[in-house]
Amino acid sequence: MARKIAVLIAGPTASGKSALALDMARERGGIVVNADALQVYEGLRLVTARPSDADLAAAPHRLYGSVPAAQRFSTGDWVRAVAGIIAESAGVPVIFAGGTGLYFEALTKGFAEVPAVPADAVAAAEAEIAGLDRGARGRLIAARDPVIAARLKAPDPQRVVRALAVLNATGRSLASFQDAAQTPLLAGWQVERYLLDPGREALRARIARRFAAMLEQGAAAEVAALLARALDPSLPVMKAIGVREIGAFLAGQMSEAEMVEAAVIATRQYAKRQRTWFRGRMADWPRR
RNA sequence: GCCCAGGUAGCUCAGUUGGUAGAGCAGCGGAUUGAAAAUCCGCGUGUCGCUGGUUCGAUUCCGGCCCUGGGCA
Repeated sequence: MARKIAVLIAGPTASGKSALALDMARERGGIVVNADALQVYEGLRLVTARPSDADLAAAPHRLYGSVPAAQRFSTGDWVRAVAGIIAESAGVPVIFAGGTGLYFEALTKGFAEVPAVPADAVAAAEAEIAGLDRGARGRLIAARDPVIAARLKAPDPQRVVRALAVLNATGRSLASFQDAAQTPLLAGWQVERYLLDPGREALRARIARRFAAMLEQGAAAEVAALLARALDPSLPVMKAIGVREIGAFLAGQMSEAEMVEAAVIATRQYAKRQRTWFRGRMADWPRR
């Protein structure tokens, strides 16, 4: 039986993951699988720093720009998609590249299997917490789902909605699903891990340089095209860093300099959150 | 040169009827199991422009000086 080999390349934004993944894929005849939440969507190739057409042609790539922008592609969707990909890729090295810590957690530790929650259950949960402040939200979730409430460090709206929605849809606590045994996606695979981290200062410079390059290549036009589609602003694509900033610039609410400043700051803050995850949850990954 | 308004945290500003000061943003740290590029939590000592004076005590009141806007010449 062929050996199943996976290479995981994680790192903060602008750390050079995609380039390394491509090199490895070419060297070893592997396929590259996206482990980045926003790069799965079609429509924002530049802003989202997706590989170029030339890169895509140089080695097989999966889950890059393959999901319509109008769709919500959850972590669970990604996990299922990856399960399908790796099931048919046992012959070649599968190289995962991305910056979404939660996805790597699913690969190496597993992810809870929770039944799909219908949209109306989510809407009902959102209605329940509408207008509630932090304290009231805390009391509500403590009353409805004490187990989850105890796990939440703070009753943040997104997690409270999720817990309530699962409760509404299944009649069970989200905790009961999370507590069930979870199988890592890569169970049984030989896994090589790489954590890229150029360091805070170097990252700072790379982020600024990369955003300038994005603009030169036409990021503003790309965002303009996305905005022209008048999609639901709550969609994940609309949350991509750069969309709000470039949108404000196009609308005349920000100068170009302000837009660049704001986008670079937002990217830096994102990189900081990623590094916090890696420090806390992937401390044993070899750095390079 | 004269007049007016300012000079307080990295930035934009608030405030102290005299007892050495606090917001937002930025920054730093943290959390993170179907929105994760999301969402959320925590962290505020800084010659209060400089220098004299009054005062037990001045960032606050008074004088002078410097700097930045604006106005008049």
